[in-house]
Amino acid sequence: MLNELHEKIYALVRAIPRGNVTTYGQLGAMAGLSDMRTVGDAMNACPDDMPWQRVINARGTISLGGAIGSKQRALLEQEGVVFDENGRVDFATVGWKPDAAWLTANGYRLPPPLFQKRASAQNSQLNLF
DNA sequence: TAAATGACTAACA
DNA sequence: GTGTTAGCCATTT
Repeated sequence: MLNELHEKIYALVRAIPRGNVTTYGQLGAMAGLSDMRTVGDAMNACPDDMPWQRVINARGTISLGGAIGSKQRALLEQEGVVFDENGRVDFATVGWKPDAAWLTANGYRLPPPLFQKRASAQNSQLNLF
């Protein structure tokens, strides 16, 4: 069922440029959610007229297995997204870097310290900013 | 109304 | 690097 949260998430997903990816956590944060699982729920029920394939998990991998997972990967590769041998993408290269002005102008929140913190962490697999 | 479920994440062992 | 735990919240039974 569609509600405002889903609408916000969908709008964000549609704003992701071709060849870029983002994470459930980042989307949720920008939409004002505290729970990333809700983003997954929204994706689960999302219409096919949106680039849902550009949303992956924080590890840089595709969360789904089976046919849907391979389809997602195929779609991304079709856009130029490169997967390493471990099936992960490089956020520094294909990670979506949303424009702060655009976000605020559309009523979204800026990416929280969550990601800045991660970028400076030793495990810096999420070097988004 | 209560319990279970899920395309998640962070923290810790 | 992997495996487990807890938290969180919308949706579905």
